[in-house]
Amino acid sequence: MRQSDENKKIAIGKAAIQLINSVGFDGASISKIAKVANVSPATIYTYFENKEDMLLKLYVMVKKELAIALLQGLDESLDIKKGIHLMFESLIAYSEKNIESFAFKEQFANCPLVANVCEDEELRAVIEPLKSFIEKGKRQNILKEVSIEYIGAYLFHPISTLIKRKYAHQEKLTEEEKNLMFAMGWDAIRK
Amino acid sequence: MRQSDENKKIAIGKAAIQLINSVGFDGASISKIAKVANVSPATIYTYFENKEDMLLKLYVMVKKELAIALLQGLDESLDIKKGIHLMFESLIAYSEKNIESFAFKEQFANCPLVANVCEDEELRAVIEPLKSFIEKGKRQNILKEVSIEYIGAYLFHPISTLIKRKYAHQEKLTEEEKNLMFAMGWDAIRK
Amino acid sequence: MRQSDENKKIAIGKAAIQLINSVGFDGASISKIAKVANVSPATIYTYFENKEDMLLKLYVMVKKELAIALLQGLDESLDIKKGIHLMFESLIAYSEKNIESFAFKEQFANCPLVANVCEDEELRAVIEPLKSFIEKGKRQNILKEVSIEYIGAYLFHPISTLIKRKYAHQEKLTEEEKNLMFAMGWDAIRK
Amino acid sequence: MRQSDENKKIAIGKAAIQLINSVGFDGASISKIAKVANVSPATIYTYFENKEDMLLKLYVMVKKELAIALLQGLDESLDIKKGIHLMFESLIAYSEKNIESFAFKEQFANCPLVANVCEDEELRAVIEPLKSFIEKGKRQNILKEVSIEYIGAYLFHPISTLIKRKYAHQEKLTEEEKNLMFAMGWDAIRK
DNA sequence: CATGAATGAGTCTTCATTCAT
DNA sequence: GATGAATGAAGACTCATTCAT
Repeated sequence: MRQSDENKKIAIGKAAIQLINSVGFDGASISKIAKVANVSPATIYTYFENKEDMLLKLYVMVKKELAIALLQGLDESLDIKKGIHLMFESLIAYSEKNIESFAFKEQFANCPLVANVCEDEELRAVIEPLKSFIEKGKRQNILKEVSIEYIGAYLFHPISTLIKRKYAHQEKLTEEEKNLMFAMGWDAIRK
Repeated sequence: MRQSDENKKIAIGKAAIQLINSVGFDGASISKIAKVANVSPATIYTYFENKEDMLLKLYVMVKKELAIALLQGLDESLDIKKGIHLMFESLIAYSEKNIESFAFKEQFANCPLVANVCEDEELRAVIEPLKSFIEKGKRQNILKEVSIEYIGAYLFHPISTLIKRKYAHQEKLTEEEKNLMFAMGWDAIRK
Repeated sequence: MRQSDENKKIAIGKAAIQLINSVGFDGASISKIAKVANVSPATIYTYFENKEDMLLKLYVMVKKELAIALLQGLDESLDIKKGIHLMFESLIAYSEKNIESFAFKEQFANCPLVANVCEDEELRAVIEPLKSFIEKGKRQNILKEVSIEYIGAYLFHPISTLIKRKYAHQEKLTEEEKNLMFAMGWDAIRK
Repeated sequence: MRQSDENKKIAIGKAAIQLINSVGFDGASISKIAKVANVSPATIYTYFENKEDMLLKLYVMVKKELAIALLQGLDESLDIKKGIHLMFESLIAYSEKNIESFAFKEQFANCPLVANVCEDEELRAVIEPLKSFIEKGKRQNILKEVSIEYIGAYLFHPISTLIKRKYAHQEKLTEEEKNLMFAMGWDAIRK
């Protein structure tokens, strides 16, 4: 029996992300993805149940990857502002190393299709340390009394949007922009 | 009696926005839109060059409408924080009165198709008062030295996202949420 | 506005029946039918909702046509055996003039897809005279006390099967075969 | 423990017949059959040359099985009418014990694909006793001078159709129906 | 012998758009 | 100006079959 080829699955995922970034989910047809991934359209269906399933699986994968990158080096003992800043920089670093994945994630962040993905068990577990770090900040009276969604909305979302916009013009963030955005985000969430 | 021309155009626009909100741009086919608007598919082409043109025109229209609503009552003589707060409340008020248009605008805010729409001449003009109000705030040393995009990113974007999410669950903003978000946004942009 | 073209619908129906006869329902793909009918595949969908709807509509049409042919000349005052023989001959005559339609009907006579077609209102009405003729035969103590389905099963079904088989070999019924089959059918149903 | 080869072939045949009965020949895809039979799609090709070959082999198999059942107990010395009746009852008995096989056979009785199967050598041999029994009936001047096909058409076909129809509604034949149909069939073929 | 992976060809259907009236 | 008919191209997906193990 022929062996399942993990490389093939990766190639398909990469092709899909690339195409979805450039022409959108509906524009990225199965046959186009197949062509880019250098497989037959039918082959895609041996790795994913259908197009929507593919999107979902890729989204969860990228989201998990990003979460892990974000939390790299985060330590309960870290000073709150320093920890927050670390994550802020990690986000930027990740986006620069994985710009395609990053753009892909951004595109679907607010898509109804993936709305309930957050309830993915594994993903929840990965995010746990972030949550407790924030909680600590609130207990120390350093951060405002807000749920984690708000942290995302003011700390991560604006910078993500900017990165995405720069990417569209094939530009990169300047040091100045990073500093400004961190300052604004920090002011928004700190007490 | 056959409806007059302008009514027909409005009916098409409304149908398109409704459908795009519920099934996405690609899901909202010309013939479906035509059916909802009670016209022939061919008729749509007497009002718009093609589907993409339709999206663009509707987007600009809504964006302008929103900009006008936002600036309603804004006066150069107004205290900076009060002016900012006024716009913040106007945004919410608009979204509650025009939830379909609002959701439509949000859906395409980050779509490459409409990326260059900001350069629409008329739109630029409408936004002018906002710009000069912000400039005043900076001159008065009340606001941070940031371009207008950042104001949007911290003051309008997070609340818009929340409204959209609430809308998806058919909920509404609470007074508490509004206050919190204004506080965070204001802290982000003020000096 | 372009006029609906009845010829086109007929061409599609004819092509469909022809193809279904020679390669079966599943073998007769929409695109093959379109090619034979000399229209675009999409055009078929302006005349029929979908493939199944097409089959059903064609089946009802043919069935009605056949029923009308069968009852041609049937008169309540006719002698029972003569009336039965008239229908028997009409069936053969119809099959010889409309062999494609006839074969098509036969193919689907027992197909679950069209099982409930008999309940088609119009069809029911068309068949009414046949029913009352049979009833008369039973009242006159000439025919066995059986429901109309049995009449079909012994009088019409065997001859239809034979016609179909002959058609497959491009042959025709002989006078002898006709006589024999009428005799057998008549003996089966008469008292 | 892996099932033995012959079991596997039987499992495939059973799965195929089942599926073909419920979704038709084209609806019963090789991979679906494989799933039901609990084998790999490729395995099916070690037992059958291709899908059509599978249908044919299964059809001949069932047909032979039925023929054997039909002739069980038939004896040259038997009274003609009794012998005919015996076969009639055997047909019913077989159909009730092997409803899936029976329905399968019926479905393809008139399919062009299997048209020439009757010329299968073995099958011919099995049917021989039936033929000579009929010949005897003709010689005794009890049966009409008709070929064996006509016996089938009037004696076996109508009852088969009724069984099939009942099966579709998950009903069974009543004693009354059996008697009536035998009477009609017998009247049709007897002199 | 048995298998799951792989695939090109094909399925039905819908699409944005144009044509003829 | 307005329309329904018409269409070639494309959509997601499944198929019978073969291949490599």
